[in-house]
Amino acid sequence: MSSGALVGTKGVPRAEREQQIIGVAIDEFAASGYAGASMVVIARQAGISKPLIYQYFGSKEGLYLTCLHDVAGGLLERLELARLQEDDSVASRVHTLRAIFEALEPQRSAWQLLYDSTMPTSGQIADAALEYQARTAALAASGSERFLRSRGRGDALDASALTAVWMGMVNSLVSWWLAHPNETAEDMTLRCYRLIAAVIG
Amino acid sequence: MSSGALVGTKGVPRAEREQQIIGVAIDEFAASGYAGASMVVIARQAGISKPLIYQYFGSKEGLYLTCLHDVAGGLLERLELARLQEDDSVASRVHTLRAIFEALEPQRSAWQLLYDSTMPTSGQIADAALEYQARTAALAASGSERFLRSRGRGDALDASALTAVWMGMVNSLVSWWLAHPNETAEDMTLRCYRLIAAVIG
DNA sequence: CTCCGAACTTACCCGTCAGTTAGTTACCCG
DNA sequence: CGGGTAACTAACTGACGGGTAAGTTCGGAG
Repeated sequence: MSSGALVGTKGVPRAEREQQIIGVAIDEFAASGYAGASMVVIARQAGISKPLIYQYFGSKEGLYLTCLHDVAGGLLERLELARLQEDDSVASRVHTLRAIFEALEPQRSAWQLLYDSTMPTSGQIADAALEYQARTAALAASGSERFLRSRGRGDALDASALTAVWMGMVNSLVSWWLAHPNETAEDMTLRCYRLIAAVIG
Repeated sequence: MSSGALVGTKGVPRAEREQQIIGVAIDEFAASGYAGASMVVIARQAGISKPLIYQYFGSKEGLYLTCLHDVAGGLLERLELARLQEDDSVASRVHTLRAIFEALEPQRSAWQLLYDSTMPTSGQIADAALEYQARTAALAASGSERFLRSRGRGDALDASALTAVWMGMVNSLVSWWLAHPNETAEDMTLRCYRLIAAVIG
């Protein structure tokens, strides 16, 4: 009783299919947030059916978690390397920005996963996200404190606020980049360099 | 057959009840976003039942729209006034920040409604939100262009990116303020003044 | 040729949430 | 006192989304 539509196997190996699903899911989670994303939409966009995702990733949470680690792992590695190039100057911040732009080049929307406000507030996702956020925040905070101390201003709340502002700026730059897909990572880095020069010059 | 619980009227006049619902709804929409907010939660938090909200505001969209106009009206008015105090300097940006902090003092969370990414992308809400966003973005953009021109840098994309960064910074500052409820609007204004001085000094 | 397991699907269950219906309670005006 | 009206609610409906059960197709091993 073979139906017209191709039903059953398409013969794609699991590892390959998983990577494909992850790619689609990152885009969808980035676009709609964890809560807003629909598993059947992800499945449709990957050209497969919903239960296959559940077979491979267990749950919506499991899929998101995989995407999150996929995204955050490489990014944090690069950020920690970039920190070594920074000094007390504002201009040296461009090293961190370059690291982010380069890490995000293959899939820019991935950035949104790290700061998705519709994530669950408890459970594995929250734990993982909080850890990644803590690590990035610690990097940013140490930079802010160093900067303010070198200017003779040591107020802790000021440093906290400056950290928040810096992270918000990075966020805006990535969002702007998403809206301007023709810009390369190098373009963005140079643009940031120019803008920093204009503001502090 | 009076049941134990008080059912039916509580005698609160409509106008007063509406204001109370709006206050609760702004907090809830700010905390969970348009899509994530639940009408029954809003009702429960206001101490009334869901159908009353529908009787007064028609729909979730209607309620959100009312909240949005409530929030954005006063804010934009102040922003347009604050612009008149600005000049080419970075430091003068603090006037805009002060205007925002003061406008938000009665209900800080209100800010989140303006940039809620879970809003519908079409219909009355989208129209209204896009108009408010366009007006604020236009204010920010004119400031960025003026600033860059005064520094002899006229690139349009640079100005667009700087506008995005500025709006992201404002966003971060308000978010940081939300997380630090003991700070007054005046505290925040002074803090911003110090930070600007540290960065450009 | 037969059987097993990996890849994949259709059709369903169940909870949640926006929105509705059909009222009940209490005040006010005659 | 009687009836109209404003304030308010319990209980329902329909749609949608996460998650599952049960079954189909196909390549390859014995």
